[in-house]
Amino acid sequence: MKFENQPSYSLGRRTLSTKDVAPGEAGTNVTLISQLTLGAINRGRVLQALYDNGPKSRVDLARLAGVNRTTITGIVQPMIEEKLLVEGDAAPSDVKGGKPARPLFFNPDAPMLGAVLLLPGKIQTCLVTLTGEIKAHMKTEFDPLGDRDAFLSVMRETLSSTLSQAPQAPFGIGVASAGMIDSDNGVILAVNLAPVLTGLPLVDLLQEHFSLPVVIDHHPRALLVGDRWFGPGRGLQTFAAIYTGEVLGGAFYIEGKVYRGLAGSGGELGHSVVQIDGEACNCGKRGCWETVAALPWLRREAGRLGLRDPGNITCARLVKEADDGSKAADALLDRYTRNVAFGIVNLQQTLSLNSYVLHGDVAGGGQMAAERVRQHVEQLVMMRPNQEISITVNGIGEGHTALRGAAGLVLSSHLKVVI
Amino acid sequence: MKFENQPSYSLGRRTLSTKDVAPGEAGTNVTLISQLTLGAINRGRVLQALYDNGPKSRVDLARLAGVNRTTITGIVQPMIEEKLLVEGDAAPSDVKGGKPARPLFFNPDAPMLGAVLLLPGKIQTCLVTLTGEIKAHMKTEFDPLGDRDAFLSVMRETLSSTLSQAPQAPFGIGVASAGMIDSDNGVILAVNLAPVLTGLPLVDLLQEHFSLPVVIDHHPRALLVGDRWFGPGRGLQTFAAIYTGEVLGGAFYIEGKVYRGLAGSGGELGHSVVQIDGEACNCGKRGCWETVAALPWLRREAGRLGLRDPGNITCARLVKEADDGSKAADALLDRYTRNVAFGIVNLQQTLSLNSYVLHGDVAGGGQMAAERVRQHVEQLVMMRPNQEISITVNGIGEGHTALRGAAGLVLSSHLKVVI
DNA sequence: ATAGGTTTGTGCGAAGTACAAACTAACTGC
DNA sequence: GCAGTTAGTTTGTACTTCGCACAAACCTAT
Repeated sequence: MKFENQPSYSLGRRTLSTKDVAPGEAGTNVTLISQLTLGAINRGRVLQALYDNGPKSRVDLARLAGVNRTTITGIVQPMIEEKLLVEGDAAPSDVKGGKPARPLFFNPDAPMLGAVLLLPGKIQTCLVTLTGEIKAHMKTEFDPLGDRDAFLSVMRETLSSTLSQAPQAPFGIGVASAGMIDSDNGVILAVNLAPVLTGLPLVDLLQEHFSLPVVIDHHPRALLVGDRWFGPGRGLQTFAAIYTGEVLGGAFYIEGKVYRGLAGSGGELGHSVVQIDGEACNCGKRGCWETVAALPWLRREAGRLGLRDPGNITCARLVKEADDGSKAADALLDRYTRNVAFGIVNLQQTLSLNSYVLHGDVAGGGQMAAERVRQHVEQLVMMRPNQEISITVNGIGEGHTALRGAAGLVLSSHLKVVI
Repeated sequence: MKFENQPSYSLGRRTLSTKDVAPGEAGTNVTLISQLTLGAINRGRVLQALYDNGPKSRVDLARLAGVNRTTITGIVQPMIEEKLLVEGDAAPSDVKGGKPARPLFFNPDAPMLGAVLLLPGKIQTCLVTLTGEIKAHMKTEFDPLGDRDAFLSVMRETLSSTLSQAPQAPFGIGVASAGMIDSDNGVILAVNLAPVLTGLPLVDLLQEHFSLPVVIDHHPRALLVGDRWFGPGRGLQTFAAIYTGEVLGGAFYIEGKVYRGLAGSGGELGHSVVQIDGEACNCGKRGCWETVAALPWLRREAGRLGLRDPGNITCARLVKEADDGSKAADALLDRYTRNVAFGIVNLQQTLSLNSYVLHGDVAGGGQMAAERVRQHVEQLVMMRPNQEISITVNGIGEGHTALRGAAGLVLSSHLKVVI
């Protein structure tokens, strides 16, 4: 399946010369900003301001970006003509007189984004509109220990069937995958619980098959982008997303950009050490954060304490049982959230981000669990005057945040929209 | 002491309107790049390319920056006229024919930078040329428990006497200080070992007294900038500087920029936790990295093991004694470097920087100690294919790196030169 | 000595971008 | 109907980078 009528990947840029990428891709350490890249950057930033603040008039955008109204008009007009943005109805303004403002926002009928969420044994695909809506959601399964060709066949079929529901060619495809990902080269390096994926150059394979731009990143980073786009991280310039479950991971949004270490390897927090010579971890080392703050630890401790059905214990159940008066559940919840807090403490001491969004098991415990984590963090971190640490959850929607994030990756990587 | 003939703070920008800062300082989250800021940014990047690569011709700079030769000429010419840069003698080129290239570099006679290093009880001041040379170096002492006015008087006098040796007004003054610093507001929040400095708004005080731009940052960040400018971090786009001694600290250079957390609080690594419920730390918590990888730990363990003069043990001595055949010293060195490694491992898992420069006590142990640390890190971290972790030392010069770094802070903050 | 080739560096005009001032459009209140 | 206010557009200006043509300065071959 190939798309013929591909949209320009420039989201509103009028011309697209081959030379355009040359300055940035010169392969050196220092690059100057040319006149062309300047325009692309500013166009991206206007779009980001729209994402951050919702529908806004030209004047509001000018105020938000600190530039002249005429500049915004110049940037926005071609995007309206390309049907990327639409002008809403004149909103009744709160001021007395004057011409009413026409809010601008993304056109729901603009090309969509393809999104894939790849977890051990499970594939989810969908289309995401530029307004953040999820369409044509599909779920399939694959054998994590099986044959690579079988996996690829399932993958292609599912994605193809989802993408074919788009009225026009999507801007691109974003993939969020569990495991260790080389996002620079588009390769899945290793997924402990799904060996079939090891070493898979998924980006090249999908790019070839669908003739669309494809990006991949690891699961926590997609959650981060999902949070940033239409979740609790919306509008924030600096925050972290933390995933807890069978494994632990994290990703950071720093000074308006998604942080990727070299070859996209930052954020593998699960194997940072919080207990020198502590318990053995899956990774072969000892005392990793994952050994004390992930579900296997929780199950083991629940069993040791004689809690009901320890093999299926979750933070959500723990909160409920503690709420119902179980002292044992309450005590375990306290230890669990404290252990989770240590990882956040180390992040806070290192990067001082101040805002954290929890996903996965702890997020299932809701704001109650988040508040417990926050209290432990405040006790364990070196606080500064006037500093406040915010911890929220974004656990609802069963993969929706990750799928939105995967879609958002396309915007940020291929379309120069900073999300 | 006030300077009258202040240089333009723009390093080669020709006009400086008041409106110039307005767009950037609009106080919002998204800002567009204007035509004026574009020029400033590109000028700064050309200078960075010069720092990174040493004297280079216009053609070389154009190649390095991926831009047209004429662009470089346009940027560089005003700087030569302002006597910021100088054209060197035509160097014999390695190619056969052609007009010989004229290398450009910083004018040694351009205005210098004032630098201050503030450690508990000790003040160092100097002037730093744009070519990284240290001049008019002075050292004085103050009572860390004494009177604030007494400290300020010593401070002013020392700095005044250093600055007066400059033939023309310096570009500004950079201060590197131990302790917890709010670099955004220019305030020393707390220095455990020098309470007299607590809450001191040093930037405002010095700015008022000397009528020069002043910046402050914490000690590890100055080391980082010093490394980046004329040390082992030169030309790197991503690396960390780690300081070990009585306390532990670190700072990061990420994707071409010095990383500062909110209010400049990132990098307080000493109090990240590597041993949940471990030994008590000065900060009131338990199991901080500082409790197992700083000098107090080393002294205590040396005493426990019966090593000679444990109160004055250093990594340097440990290396020497291990080299001379002491099994006990060798074993302790191994544990010490392993404990240091844990902090680097956590950093690597989190940010994946791959390059680390050690300062302070461990750096005193030379490349030998660094290699031990590196080996431990490689054993403790989750390595990726083709990944290499580099650990170097920059321990020589007794404060010179920090002083250079303090000077470099001025370049990067007030002159928009990205170092 | 001279001609041809090569590389470095400099004017000049073109194209692209943001900004400022003046203008039109649309609404409120008297 | 008119003044006042806010939103958005038109027009001209300033600034920046780029491509082309050209001069300057060197080497090599004849």
